[in-house]
Amino acid sequence: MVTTHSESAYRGNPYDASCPTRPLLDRIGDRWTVLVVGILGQGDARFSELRRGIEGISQKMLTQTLRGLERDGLVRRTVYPQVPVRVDYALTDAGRTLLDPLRALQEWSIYHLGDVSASQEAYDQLRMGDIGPNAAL
Amino acid sequence: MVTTHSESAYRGNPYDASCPTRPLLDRIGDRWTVLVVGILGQGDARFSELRRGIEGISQKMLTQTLRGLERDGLVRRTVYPQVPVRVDYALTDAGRTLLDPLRALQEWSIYHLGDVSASQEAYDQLRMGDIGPNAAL
DNA sequence: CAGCATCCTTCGTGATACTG
DNA sequence: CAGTATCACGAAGGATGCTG
Repeated sequence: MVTTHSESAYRGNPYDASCPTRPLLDRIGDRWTVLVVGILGQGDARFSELRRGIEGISQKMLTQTLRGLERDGLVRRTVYPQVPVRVDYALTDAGRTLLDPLRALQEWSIYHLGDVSASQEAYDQLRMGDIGPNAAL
Repeated sequence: MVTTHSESAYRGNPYDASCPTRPLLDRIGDRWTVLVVGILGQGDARFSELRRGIEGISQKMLTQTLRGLERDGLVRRTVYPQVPVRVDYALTDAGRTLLDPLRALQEWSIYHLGDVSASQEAYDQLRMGDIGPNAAL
């Protein structure tokens, strides 16, 4: 038996309101999670390295995200009792399985950014017309 | 020239705070987006069908999610001027490119649910010990 | 350095009521 | 049926100050 995942036959269904995959999906789709995992995919990193690498993330959110990932068994936290203390974060085996899906998401965003932006502008133009200068007078 | 995406050479980088991929990542990783796109991947659907299919989504969030996707050019909204009115939602070609990445995310959640839950329990047990009955007395 | 604790503001979200 | 509009609330998130 080398089943790494749950031995039960229960299969989550995120379309059910109470399904535990809902919060899980929330976490892995989270904006910061995508970026944190992305960086850790390139190798272990210290807290400050992550913080610098992810522009705009607050200390609070970085800590919170890392704790969540650690709790989920996706990230391993290692403390080196030095002075000053040093903490390394690394993806676990499970965490690494997240790399491909999240990279795909990131790539999709980068690749489709142009089209989406154009679509947004067009959409906003039209709606502008609805309430624009000559609208409903 | 059959480039479907932006002709500019600008490549988004979500690690930059001001990069427009940030809000885009937010949208496509959004909990409701994943589920809405998932349903539309199986074929067009009416508003009420979506609402029934995604247990627990409020009317407001469904509308909001669909509007966002429409604005991004990922979903096409078709109104049939009947009484009562009928509105169909369908993925656009661009929207369909989102199917694989989002399905991967969903599958990952379902597949790893067991492991993650187990890890969470273990983690919470340990932290319980820190402040538990015999802690720091 | 790597956090934790606190305050405070903003935003997302749900509930409710109304319309073409 | 498929929304829009409004309100009201809790949680998300940022800023600041402190600690091992």
